[in-house]
Amino acid sequence: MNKYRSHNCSELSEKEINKSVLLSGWLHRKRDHGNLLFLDLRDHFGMTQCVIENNNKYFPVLEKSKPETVLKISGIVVKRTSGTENLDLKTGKIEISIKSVEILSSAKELPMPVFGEQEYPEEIRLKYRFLDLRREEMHNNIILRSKVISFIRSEMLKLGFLEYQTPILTSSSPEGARDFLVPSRLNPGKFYALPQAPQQFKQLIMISGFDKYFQIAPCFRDEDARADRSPGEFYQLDIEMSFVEQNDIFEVVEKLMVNLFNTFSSKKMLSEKFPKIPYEDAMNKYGTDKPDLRNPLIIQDITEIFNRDDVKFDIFKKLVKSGSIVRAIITKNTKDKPRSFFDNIDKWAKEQGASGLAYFTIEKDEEIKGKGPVGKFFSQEALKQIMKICNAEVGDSIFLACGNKKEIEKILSLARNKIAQSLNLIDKNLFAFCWITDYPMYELDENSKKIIFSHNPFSMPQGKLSELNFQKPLAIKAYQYDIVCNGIELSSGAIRNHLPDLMYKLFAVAGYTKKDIDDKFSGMINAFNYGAPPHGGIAPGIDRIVMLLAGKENIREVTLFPMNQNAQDLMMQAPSEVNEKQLKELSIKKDIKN
RNA sequence: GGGGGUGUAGCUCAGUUGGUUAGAGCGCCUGCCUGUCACGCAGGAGGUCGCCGGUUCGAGCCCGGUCACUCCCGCCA
Repeated sequence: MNKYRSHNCSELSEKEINKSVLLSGWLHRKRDHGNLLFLDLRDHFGMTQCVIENNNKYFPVLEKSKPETVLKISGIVVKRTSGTENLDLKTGKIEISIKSVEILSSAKELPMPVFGEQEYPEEIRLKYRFLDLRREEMHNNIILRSKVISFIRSEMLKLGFLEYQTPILTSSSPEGARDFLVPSRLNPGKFYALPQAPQQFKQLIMISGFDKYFQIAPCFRDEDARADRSPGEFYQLDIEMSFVEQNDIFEVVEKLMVNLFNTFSSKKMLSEKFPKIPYEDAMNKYGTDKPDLRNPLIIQDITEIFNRDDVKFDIFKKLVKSGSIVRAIITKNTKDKPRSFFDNIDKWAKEQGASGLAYFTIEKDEEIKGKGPVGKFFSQEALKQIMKICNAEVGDSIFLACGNKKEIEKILSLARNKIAQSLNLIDKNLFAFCWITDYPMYELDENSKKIIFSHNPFSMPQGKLSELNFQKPLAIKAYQYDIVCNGIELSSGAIRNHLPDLMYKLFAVAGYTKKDIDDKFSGMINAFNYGAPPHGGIAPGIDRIVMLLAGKENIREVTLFPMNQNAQDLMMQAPSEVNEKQLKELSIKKDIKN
């Protein structure tokens, strides 16, 4: 017999009536009638109502106990009389008639109540995280996270993968995010870095002949936070496979995601076969490489219209002559929307830093014409051509943006979301996955005008290796891909480059010498010279998957002990000062500028 | 590094054009109450209006600065 309980707080029912039971839990809520007191006892599993009358010697003790006191209650299971049952509660047909009570741990007055669904400031929630986590919604989010992780583990094992741990203390890498550094006592002046991801290790695991790897891997990046991005640390489902092509990886991940999302959510999937969208198409049609496919709006290029003589929209025509392009978003059957709808979108676009969004509606009386501020600039023939390009009909409206490719992609991808939200076009009960494929190997850095890797420098370029044109690096595509769900990037991955000679050439384009690579990636590059299998992988973000499944917009809602935006743990008070002795041992001197 | 939002009781918030003693709900304390489940009723305590400075006869309110939290941009191969 357990010292604290015979049952948990959710399992008693009419079956146990008249039984003596022992329950332990938190005092969730008290209803004090003076001579009769009800209390809800709560634990991880649920809630049970207990009742005590003033003839019981423990009555005054309970009357004085504050919420969240931890109690051990012994009593008899009693059937509730009809009319006093609470069917919202699993144990609502019975209650415990209290015989005796022991206070296991008392609680002070709470900085934030556990009871109820009121919102509380982030600062208090983080400082008193243990209280926040007792609240039903947070508690359930964390349980969901745990179940998701075990489900993933068991599915991956079923798919023939094995889980391997990789080092947490490793070496700093020149590419990518800022590293978290850890000073080495035994090697004064030298530092370990926490892994931004186990990238090189998982490739080394393949080279070591293990074939299929996965890990629920902690990753550390010293970059600024966002709502969907923890500062410092996060978890990836890290995957790597040997002797595979891109599609083999897609198959595994699709199977896993479909299974996972169907198991943990009642929302439907737009398609269980995830569409594959080349990067270039995604940028053209959605203006972004993480499109929300629940949103039916598509961006169309209508630059050619502005070369017509019967189009009088001089501002745009002038810009087009000097190289700008014009792209449009069509909204179906919006001719009756009030003027304010259109103006709000235009105003919003200006707030986003764009020069605004021009718009008009296609109407027809005698002939087809454009209605709205810029509608008069288009002839009937021009409108017909627009309708043909955009697959638009009378009654539809058109939003236009003009500028260089990058500007337009940015504003129209935002506008696509904004307009869809305004028109309520996004089905919230849907998961829409897709693959974005064929990323360019390189891109031009805006500031330095240098060629840099656009994604992962260890990726395999596409095409016959003998025919790769290193003179035109921006045209080289890679076997690189992202998986996106509802506009959220879950992960990127790649087929890796396992050929050292090719790797030297690819890095040379981005300005790295052979020595740079030999120094910085010594472990991996050395291994490639002793027989490396073709391999590839991916690493979906666990936190974001759980966010999607829990329907939460903020990563802290699905993280047990998160840090705040300034990368501070308000509960543990990290980071903190350390004493001089520790610093001395590590050969470190502080030099703080302010 | 930059931009936006917020900051008034333990918590959620209201506070008019700058004008007497800054309010409400929840929580807390006291009393009453034997069928509640957001129990009810009566009473009470609780405030450096984030902080510093300025304008003014007078500042929660206006101005400048600063701090905290948050959202976004940059950043995150």
